[in-house]
Amino acid sequence: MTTQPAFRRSEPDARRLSLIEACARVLAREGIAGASVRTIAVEAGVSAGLVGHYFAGVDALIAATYAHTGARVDGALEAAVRAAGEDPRDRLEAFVTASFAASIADPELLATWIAFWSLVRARPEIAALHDEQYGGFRGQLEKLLADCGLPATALRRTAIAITALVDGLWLELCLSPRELAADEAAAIARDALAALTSTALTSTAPAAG
Amino acid sequence: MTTQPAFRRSEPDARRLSLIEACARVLAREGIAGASVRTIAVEAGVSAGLVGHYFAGVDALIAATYAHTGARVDGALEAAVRAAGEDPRDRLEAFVTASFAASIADPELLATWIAFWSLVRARPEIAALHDEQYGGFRGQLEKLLADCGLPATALRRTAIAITALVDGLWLELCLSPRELAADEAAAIARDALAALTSTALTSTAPAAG
DNA sequence: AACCTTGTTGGACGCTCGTACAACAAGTGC
DNA sequence: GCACTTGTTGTACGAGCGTCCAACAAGGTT
Repeated sequence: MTTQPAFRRSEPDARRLSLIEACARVLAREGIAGASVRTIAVEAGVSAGLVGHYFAGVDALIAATYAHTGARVDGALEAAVRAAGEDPRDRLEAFVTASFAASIADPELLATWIAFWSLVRARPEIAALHDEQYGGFRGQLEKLLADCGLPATALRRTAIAITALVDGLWLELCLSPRELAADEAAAIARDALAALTSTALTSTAPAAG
Repeated sequence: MTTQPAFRRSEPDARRLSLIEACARVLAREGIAGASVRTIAVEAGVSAGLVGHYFAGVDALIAATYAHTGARVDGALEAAVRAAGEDPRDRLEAFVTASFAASIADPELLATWIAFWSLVRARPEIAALHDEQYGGFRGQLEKLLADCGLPATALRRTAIAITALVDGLWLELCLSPRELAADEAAAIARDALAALTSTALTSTAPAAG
């Protein structure tokens, strides 16, 4: 009888990825409170010590998970815009609508997102990642809005409003999935996008005035 | 030499409140991760054991803090609406604008809010509080929108959109206070409110269609 | 002044946490 | 089939966690 191996070696990158994905699942299921080295290791089916072998600490693993999740969302949104064709209006709508596609508006993914948010204030390195992620999102949105012919003075505020709308819908989608479904959220976002872009958000004088 | 008292007794309600406020400060400063019985007790200037004397456990204290914070926000918004007078439009705008008054748009208060959000998925009792809080907010908003003459079919979606907008702006206000200031957020919310209520959010067929 | 109620303390309990590290073994090159 | 590299395990450690509870003392009552 051949004894079967006690464990299997993995390509470093593959193991890293499996740890990141396990971390995301734990964050989604139990929130920050449950995201301990041991819990994540069990979720990934490895020993606790291995986490320390791949990441400097729990914080580094969580940061890597944040970066990975952000990149995944970015990729999906970019692909949606690319697939939308040439019309600026279509591209903008595709960007916003794709935010509620099944792969992104998944409560599990959104739960990891909320977990990250809850870390921003306490962990400067997570805060830096957030600024980068949010800035990229808003930047892309501003570009799409500019292509639609919005005046430059309205770009920043409109982009902030739309981003806030998407974030808020994500939040509710994740916290009360029974009250709000992804397809309804997408419909709301589409209508609100139309309303927000038909009237430039500069009617009221800036705060400085 | 008279030895000064080792501690001072407090009215039960006052002590409860001081623990709740200490809990809110800790949540704001360190997030969920730092919200331990001992940390909160130190913040309140009492011994760790006293927390167990007033609350069944940490979860109960956090839930009480959530309820207290929510009531505080509700009270401020209601007062703002009352002070706005009779005109439905003014009342609606007051409701939304007050969400960004200094006492509410305080990053510390918003940080406790985010901490609560991060608990909703894992703790059913927090989830129940959230549903109650969010439902109340949206219900009040729907009433104000109805008074402004919005068609009944648009009430739900418009209220959801505005709530999402406010939540999203709160989020960004808290996570990146340097990028977005409270007064600019208020201006954005005011403009977006005008845009969202001038075009009824029913142009697109409901998701069911 | 003696007494009672109860808010409050401080320490003990068993547990889980993050981290470090020596020992082990899977896969590879020779 | 041997040696070597290194991914992986298991354990040990100190610190911090939530909870419990006997003892203490502050403040009001008699």
